[in-house]
Amino acid sequence: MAMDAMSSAVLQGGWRKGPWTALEDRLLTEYVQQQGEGSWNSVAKLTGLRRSGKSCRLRWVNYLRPDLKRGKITPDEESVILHLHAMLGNRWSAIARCLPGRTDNEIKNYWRTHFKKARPSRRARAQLLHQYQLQQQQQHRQYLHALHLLQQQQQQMQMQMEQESHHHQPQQRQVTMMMPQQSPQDADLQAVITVGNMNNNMETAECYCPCPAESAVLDLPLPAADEDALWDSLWRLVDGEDGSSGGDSGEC
DNA sequence: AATAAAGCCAACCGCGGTTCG
DNA sequence: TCGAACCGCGGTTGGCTTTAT
Repeated sequence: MAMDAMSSAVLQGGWRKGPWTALEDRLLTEYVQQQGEGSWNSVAKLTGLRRSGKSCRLRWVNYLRPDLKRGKITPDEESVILHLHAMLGNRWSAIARCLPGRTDNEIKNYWRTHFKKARPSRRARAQLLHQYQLQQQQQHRQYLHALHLLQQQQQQMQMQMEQESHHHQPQQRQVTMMMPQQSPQDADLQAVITVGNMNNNMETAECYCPCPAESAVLDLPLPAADEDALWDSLWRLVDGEDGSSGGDSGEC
């Protein structure tokens, strides 16, 4: 901020408010170095800083923390944000935990300015939802296929055992089934986890990149007249499905 | 060059959950 | 068990900067 922070900060209820000064930053940093994070309400007592504990915590978490990553959000990080937001909704802290060095405030601001109102965000989100649904369907088909194979295998074994029983004494056999590892529900969960781990799997993320220059996938040849209606319906679908705050733990 | 609009980001606010005496 | 204090989260605001007209 170009404004003089000292003059713009105001006192309210004994607490200073408004932009932080370099001196205040230094005091808070020294406090955390000595006392560690937490006990924010004791910052004022121990340092003389006339800031509320809440304000101190916010300043530290969003600005002073040494592990913060400075600079613009990268395309990879953008993809992660899109994916996780599609799954978790506005759970910014959960999303931030998956992006080391980024704060919930930073991600929240980024999402709001880049995707909240712009059509590409809807497109990206609807695209993601569509992709996720396809993935679910595919995994369900795989599950059914595995089930079918299992039944065939059992039939073959039964026939084989019947044939052998005509020639040999019945033997103790260990039958190893090729049981599917996942139920459809487990597969769904795994899909979420897989997408949630996009930090290590960026090759699929670019499919959802909302940047027109980088994502030909998103430039679908839609009739202009129908596009609004299409996106409205997709958006209703998305909002209806997750209520914009769906998801479970939010942990990666 | 002037001005309006949009973009961007730091900071505040209110609420709910947790901890502690 | 209960209430106060503390903490963290998401939503919102205000103001500076950049871009478009």
